[in-house]
Order: sequence, then C-alpha cells, then structure tokens
Amino acid sequence: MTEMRDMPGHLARRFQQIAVAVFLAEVEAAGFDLTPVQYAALAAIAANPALDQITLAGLIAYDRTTITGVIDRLAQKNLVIRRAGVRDRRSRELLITEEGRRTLDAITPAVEAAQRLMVRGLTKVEANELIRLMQKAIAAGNELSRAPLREDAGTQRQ
Amino acid sequence: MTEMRDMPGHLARRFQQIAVAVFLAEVEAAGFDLTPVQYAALAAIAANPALDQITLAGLIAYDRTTITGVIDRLAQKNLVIRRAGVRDRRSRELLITEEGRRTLDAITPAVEAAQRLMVRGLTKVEANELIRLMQKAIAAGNELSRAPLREDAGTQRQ
DNA sequence: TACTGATGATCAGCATACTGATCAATAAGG
DNA sequence: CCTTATTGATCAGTATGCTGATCATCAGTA
Repeated sequence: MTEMRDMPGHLARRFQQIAVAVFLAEVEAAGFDLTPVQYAALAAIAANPALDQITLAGLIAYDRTTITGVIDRLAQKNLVIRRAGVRDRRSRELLITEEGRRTLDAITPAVEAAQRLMVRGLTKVEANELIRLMQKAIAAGNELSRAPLREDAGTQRQ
Repeated sequence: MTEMRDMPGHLARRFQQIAVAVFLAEVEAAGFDLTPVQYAALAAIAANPALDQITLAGLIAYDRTTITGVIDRLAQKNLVIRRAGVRDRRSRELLITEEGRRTLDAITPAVEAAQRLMVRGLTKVEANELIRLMQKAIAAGNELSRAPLREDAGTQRQ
C-alpha cells in the first residue's frame, strides 16, 4: 500500500473526479446546467413534497451547511420553492416547481447515460460488483462522515 | 438504476466523503494537520526533487489551478520550498524541507491506517477487488476529467 | 532576428464540503 | 409556566476543484 495507486483514498478521489466530469459533460450536452449535487437534491425534493432541509440532508448524505447554498441556487433557477414551515417555524419546506419537474424529467436520460459512462471500462458484471462493494464499504463507514445517510424513517419525520 | 443508491456517481461521492473524513480523523489523532490532497502533493515532491507544478499535477491528477493553493499552504507550513526554475524561468521548482520529510515519515502510519479503515466493512479479498475495479474504471476514464493522471515519463520531463 | 504560437503559473469567479458559531423556535423538565 | 436543552437554518471561514482569462517566458520558424 506504499504506492498511491493502490490506496483506496486516492482511487476514491480520482473516481469521483471523473464521475463529476462525466456527469457535467452529459448534462451540458443535453442542454442543461445542473451539478450532480443539485440533481440529487432536486430528485429528492420531487419524491418528498414539503421536505425540510435537515431531512433532505439525511436522504442524500449532504452536510447541512452545504444544503443552504445548493437550495439557494435551485431556487434562483426557479426549480424549487423554499417556504416557511407550518408545523415548525424554524424549518423550511421545499417544493419542486413545474419547471423543476420538467427539468428533472428531461434530464434523467443524460444522468443515466453518465452513470454508464463512468464505468465504461468495466464489464456489466464488474460494474455491478463495483457498485456492491462501494455500497458495502459505505454502509460500514456511514457514521464516519459529518453527513451520514439517514433512511427515510417513514414518509417523513413526524 | 432509477434509485440513487445504485448510481455509481452517488456512490463515488459518498465513498470519497467517508474516505476524506477517515483520513482527517486519523491524521489529526496522530497529531498532524494535513489534508489528503496536501499529503499526496508532499509525498510526490519528496519522491521527485525539483518537480515543477505541472508535472506534479499530472503525477497526482490534480487540476493545475488547484496546485497553486495547495503549494501555498504547504509552503506556509514550512513543509516545501517553491523557488524559481533554472532551465525555465516560468516554472517553479518544488523541494521538500527537513521538516517536510520528518512530517511525511511520521504521518505515514496514520495514512495507512486510514486506508484500511475506509474499507473496514470489506473482507481483504473484497477490498482488493474494489481497488482493482476502481483502478480499471479510472484508467478507462482518465482523459475525461480536466486533470488526468500523467505517468512519470522518465524521471522528469525532457 | 522578429514574429507567432505554445507553455508554466497565477488569478477571478463559482460550487461543493467541512468546522464551529449564532440565532430563533421548539421541546422537555420540574 | 418557566427554565433549560435541543433543534433547523444560516453564517463566517477555510480547502478543494473546476472554467476561463491573463501574463511572462520559451520555442519554432520565416
């Protein structure tokens, strides 16, 4: 493990670097301007109406302080609306707009193409194995980052 | 692939997120203050005296504009020296300091412990397979990011 | 040699990520 | 009901990473 090229940490950084580049290239080629992070947030908001930001952070494993800026940019693009919470006035409820939903639908093929491109050097069997192993390693390390994944916990926090 | 949890892009981001957190925790526990990126740069500079920044960027697959700031911080910590190039006055030659070398030697056990922690949910065989598959996917996608890996090309350019 | 193109480094600007702090609002306890 | 602890969101500050531009210098050629 003395060599950088055998270190999981280096490989993780490099694979993510390529994954982001591929994502942005595919999305731009499809005529859109959305980052991977913005896409994940938009998809989660679409699937969970009136989501608050902390729950969103848990669903997609973002740091809570990162969410603020991401939502700022999605709102500025008119893809989501952020409004004051009803039950809890500290919280913000997130809703996808019509334009947000149209964008999400239209962009999905590009996103899926990007996923395939990221592993284009692997056979289908190898790609599935890579996915399985990453999932397993991530599950074991979930609590080690400041932004762990939090499963849905019902439909929403009550 | 409709589900985020099966998307290589999401898994790449998540695995890298955990890898960085583990690295920082181990390094801090060992009494040091170095990021993964700074560590990789320091190790490359130690192994390649009088490296210029573009070659360094290729060796560790960083964007060239990122290198400037990373070297700024390493120099501020007195771990490396950046001096004007002799053959080419546009370039900067990078050299590790005595303190840099001591730090590198002292920090290596923590870095290696971090590499093992990142894959602690996997068997040894699985960890090796994950490394192999990431290497293969990365090799196929090397040219897709702005900062591809450039092999050593001899000891140094020209 | 003078011109043209390429190259090394840096910069401004933007978007993640994180640390730690603050502030308003809520929840829990006595 | 009132005090205390907790929680949702945001902010300031720092460090990657990238895009595209600029500037100085170098290399190749007419």
